[in-house]
Parts: sequence; C-alpha cells; structure tokens
Amino acid sequence: MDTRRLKTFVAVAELGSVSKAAVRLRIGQPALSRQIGDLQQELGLTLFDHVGRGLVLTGEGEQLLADCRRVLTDLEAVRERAEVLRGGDRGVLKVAAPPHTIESVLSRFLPRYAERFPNVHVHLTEALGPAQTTMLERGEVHVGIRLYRADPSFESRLLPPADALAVAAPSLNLGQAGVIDVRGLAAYPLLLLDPGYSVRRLFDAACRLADVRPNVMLESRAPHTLLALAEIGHGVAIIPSLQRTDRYDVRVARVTHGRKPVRERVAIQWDRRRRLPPYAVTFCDALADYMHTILPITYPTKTKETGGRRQSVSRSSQRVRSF
Amino acid sequence: MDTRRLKTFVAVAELGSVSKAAVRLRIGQPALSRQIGDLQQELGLTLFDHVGRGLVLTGEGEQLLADCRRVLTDLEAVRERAEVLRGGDRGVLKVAAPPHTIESVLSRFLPRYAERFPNVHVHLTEALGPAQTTMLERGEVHVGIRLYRADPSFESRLLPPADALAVAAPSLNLGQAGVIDVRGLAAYPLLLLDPGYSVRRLFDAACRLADVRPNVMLESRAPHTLLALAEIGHGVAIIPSLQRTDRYDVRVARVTHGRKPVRERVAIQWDRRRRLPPYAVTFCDALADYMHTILPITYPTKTKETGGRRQSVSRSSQRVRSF
DNA sequence: GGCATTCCATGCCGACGGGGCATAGGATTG
DNA sequence: CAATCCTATGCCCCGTCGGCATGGAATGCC
Repeated sequence: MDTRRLKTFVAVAELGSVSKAAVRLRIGQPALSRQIGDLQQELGLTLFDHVGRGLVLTGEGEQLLADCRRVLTDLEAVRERAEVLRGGDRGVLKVAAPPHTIESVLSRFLPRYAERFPNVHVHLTEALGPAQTTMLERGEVHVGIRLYRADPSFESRLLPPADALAVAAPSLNLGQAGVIDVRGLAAYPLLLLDPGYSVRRLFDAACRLADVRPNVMLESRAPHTLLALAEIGHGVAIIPSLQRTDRYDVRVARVTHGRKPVRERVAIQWDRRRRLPPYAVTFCDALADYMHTILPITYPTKTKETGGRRQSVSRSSQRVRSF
Repeated sequence: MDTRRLKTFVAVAELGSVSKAAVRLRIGQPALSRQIGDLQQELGLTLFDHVGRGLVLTGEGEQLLADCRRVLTDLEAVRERAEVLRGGDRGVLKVAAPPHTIESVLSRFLPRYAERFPNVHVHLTEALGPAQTTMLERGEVHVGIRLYRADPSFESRLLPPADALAVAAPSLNLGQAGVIDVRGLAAYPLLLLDPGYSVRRLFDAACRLADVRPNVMLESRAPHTLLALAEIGHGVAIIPSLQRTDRYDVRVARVTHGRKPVRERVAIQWDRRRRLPPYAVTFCDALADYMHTILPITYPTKTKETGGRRQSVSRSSQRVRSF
C-alpha cells in the first residue's frame, strides 16, 4: 500500500473527481485513475461509485478515508520531526530576488512560511540575476531567485517556469484564448521592461526569431508603470507571469511564438561551494511547493513543451547515496 | 517517504543490523543498505552510527523511530479495516492438502490463523494433487495446496518451494554441508514415498537425469513409516522438506543434482471460474506469509535458481486494473 | 600478527511500476 | 443530436528498486 495511492485516494475523495485531484496533485488524470484502480484492487474493495460523471465514495471508502488520513498526517509528523532535528526550523536566511518576484510571489509566500517556521528570519535583498551571482559568491545571501542557468559552480532547483505575458486594457480585446503570438503584437505600441529583466531579453529574442520589429513605446524598470499605462489603453505591456496584475483592470494573454509559449525557466540558486543550511533547503522546498500551488495549472499541457520530464522533487539524486 | 523505507528503518533499528533485517524482510542486504541510505538522504539526517560492524541508532534516529512505527501501525490499521469491510474475516473455508502438508505446515499455521480470524472456520480435506483438481472443479473445496502447475483453468499463488530431503540416522553421516547429490544416494537403500507424492516423482526424474538406478528398499504412503525406519538406520528416506522431522533423531540433507537442489514449486491453487471469497484470499496471504517466515531462509541464494524473479506479492497483476 | 569471517557499501544490470500522451467510452447539457 | 466534460485504457518510456558480485572495514581466532 503505497502512500502515494493513499494521497491520491484522499484527494479524489475530497474533491469528488479524478481530474480535479489530478490538478491538485499535479500529475496526469490517467495516472490517478490508475492509482485508484490499483488501490481498489489491492484492498479488494470498491471505494468509489460512478454517479453522473463524477465519483462518490462508497460506504467502505468513507470508512477507510479516516484511517488513510491518519496515515498521511502521521507521515507528515515524521517529516516535521525530521525537519526539526535537522535544524531546519530556525536561523537567519538571506534571500535575493528581483523586485517583481518579491512583490508577486514572496509577498504572499513569506507570511505563510513564517507561520510554519516562526524561527526562521528571512532577510530579503532586491537584486536582478547578475547582481545575485556576485552576492552568492560573496556569501552575502544564501539563495537567489532568478532565470535558470546551467552553471557548474551553482546548484539550482527549478521553480515553475514564467511565461511572458501581454497585458492590455480589456477594450483592446487582446488574444482570443488567453494566448497571442509575437507577430500579433507587432501592431501594438509596446510597454517593455528594462533589459536587465530576463523576460525582456527573452521577448527580444522571440521577436528576432519571429522576424518582428517591436514597436517600443516605453522602457521602464518599474512593472507597475507599465501596468498602469496598459490599463488606460496606452499600449501593451510585456511582463513576466509572476507579476501581479490583480490590482489592475486589464486583460492578460500569454505570448507565444509558433504555438509554444515564450517561457523562461526560473530557479532558486546557490553557490555550490557553500553548504546550504538545513532551513534554507526547507525554504526552497516550501517555496517550490507554494509556487506550484498558486501558478496556473499547465496540465493538460496543450502547449507542448519540448520534451522534458517532470521534475523529480525529493528524490535521492541518482544513487549518490552514501552514509 | 516510501513506507517501504520506513519498514526497513524500523526493522534495522530493532535488529541493530542490516543483514538481520534483510533476513526478516526477505530481501537482499544491499537493497536494505540502500534504503537506509536513501532515507537518511531524504530526511537529511544520520539515523545510524557505525559501531564495530553493526549499526546503532543515533539520537535523531531514536526520536524518529516512534513516529515511524506509528505510521506503520496506522497503515496496518487501514489494511485490517479493509479486510473487515471486504468480509475477509468470516466464513467457512474449505482447504485441501496432502497429509504431510497438513501435519507439518497447517497444524502449526491454523492455530495462529484462528487467532487472527476467529470467525473463519477452516475445513480441511486430505487429498493429493489429482484428487484436489477434481474437488476444486466440483467446488468441494475453495483452495488446494499442491505442486505448482501452469494450468489455464486454475489460478495459483506460489508458496515457498519444497526441496527433496534425504533423511538418515546420524550415524550414517549423510551429506557434508547439509547437501547430498543424487549420485551419492545410489549406494544407500532408499525409503521412498508412493508415486502419488510429487516429491517421489521429482526424485525419480532426478535419478533418471543423473542416470542413477535407485535402490528402493521400501515404498510407503506414510512419511512417518519412512522416518521411523530411517531413524533406526534401515535406509535413507526421501521426503519433501515440508515434512516435520523434529520428532525423530535423524540427520537431514537437501538432495541436489548438479549443484542445484531437487526442488518443486508448491502453490495454493483454485478454480479460476469460481470467485474466491474474500476470506480465502486473506487465507492465502496469511499462509504464504507464514510459510516464508518459518522456512529456512534461502538468502543468499547460493543455489542458483534458473532465473525467476521473486514473486510479486500483492501487486496489481500486470495492469489488469479495472474498476 | 596474519588469516578467516562477518558485515556494510557500491557498481552494474534487468525488470517492474508508474507516469505521460492519445484516445475511446459514457454521461450530461444545450 | 452535437458539444462537452469526465473517466478508463492502450502504448511507451524512464526511473526506481532489487538481485548479484565484489570491495573494504572491523572483528575474532589461532
């Protein structure tokens, strides 16, 4: 009886639907469907009845649910105790991140994090990628959130990717299905970020590839400036999807190029030579988890990525298991 | 955090040794060693210290142990509740088995089984293989214990294999390392079972292959007759390893042929057309488990079997997972 | 003190499980 | 009856796990 199956069972039972559970657990619906089937076969019981196009617990399922939950909470207890023993619950953690990431992600993540780890004091530093690199090397911060690079002297952990978003006043009616091609943007006056922002460079690259000459109306270091202008119809702002737009009355669309979203890989990185304190590892875990939960679910991946398997999250890295 | 790792952790902690735990869990020592390593990496903690050539829990390990046990007992609770819901805990179960199996295995298994399942009434029938087939087809018994056959109309579950044993008075000093080759038996007067016993036919086949003409002194349907005669030095008895010999003052050796043990695959079988009641499934599980625990550990398998992977014990059979 | 023994770790390999993708089958809604 | 939404399943690939063989360290024995 694998705990994964139990997690699945609980999720499906709570949401009353395999596909909803698939979204929550961030794996495909078929996999879940099978897990439920496997579990039922393993237990020799029917846990769900098909009613309409959903599933509801049978009496047996209902009874097992509580027990299963207990197992999962106990398992969580093990994990937490390990965390405490590891010293993962107290210390000063120094984090560098670009301003828009701080505003959008960290501002909402940190309170939640502080609740679980009241004794970890997070110290934030505003810095774009290159500045982070220096700080990491100097040991001025533990980790930095930035565009992913494969640099042998930095260890990194991938976070959910950030898409380039086109933002405009609703009246412009930009992008049909929440998607707009780079070529489709050529017509509009564009509100772009400073080239220090990786999304800007990414967008420029996409334009070159698409052979589009963007009509740059304004270049700014402040995303909010762009958003405010976009809101009143003064052009289309291009921002990273991590940027919050909920305070503005705008319409957003993901920028694509040849059906593929213009996307950058975001990572949390640290200097390989410095050993990351346990609470920093925990922080990375928690952040990655949080971002996955809040970001728009990309499944089913209509936008075919170029291969690439899901990231194995807490797996002993390729049999480098010594003790 | 896989429950398998937790099981391993608890076992190793209790026994203070990876290899002992390997015997208990019936998997190889390297696998366990790795599981411990993986778990430690996953938790980011050192659970064991190396002291001498054994392992002892660290303080952290000590603290986690209790939590891990809780998870496992809760998991067991899930399994048990499922069993009850399945109706796996009450009914009348009819079992057919050869006399020596009843005497050796079932006589000790049934009390233990009855303790856990007081409401399952086991009804025993003495029958050798062919007779069982008839009874199974007629529905006179639910399951039969016998030599494994690949018959499409019968479902079966493998039990630990039975070796042919050569039994003689200690004075004969038979078999050096608890093993004797078929050729080495040619010299002795043999006490054989009736050909109705599969071990007899197996032994005959081994003799033919080894080009040995056995010197048959007596042929009997009663293993105890053979044992009694063997005890007083009147020949060497050939019996299945399931036969109890502990009441006799004899020396036993496994019969081999070309380094390989003369071995038969034992299984518990049932008619595929009849659905096995839940408590019968449970019975099969419990029996297989019991036999594994009592039978001489065959690991490390010095006696190379002809390929053949371990039996997957409660796994959804090859993706035939519908619900 | 050297040799045999015992126990743990690790490289290698094969097989099974589980996940993704594509798609069929069913039910519901308009 | 078509469109839509949801679940089930065939196919395929990759990661994981277990077995086997072996290395290496510590211990015991003579």
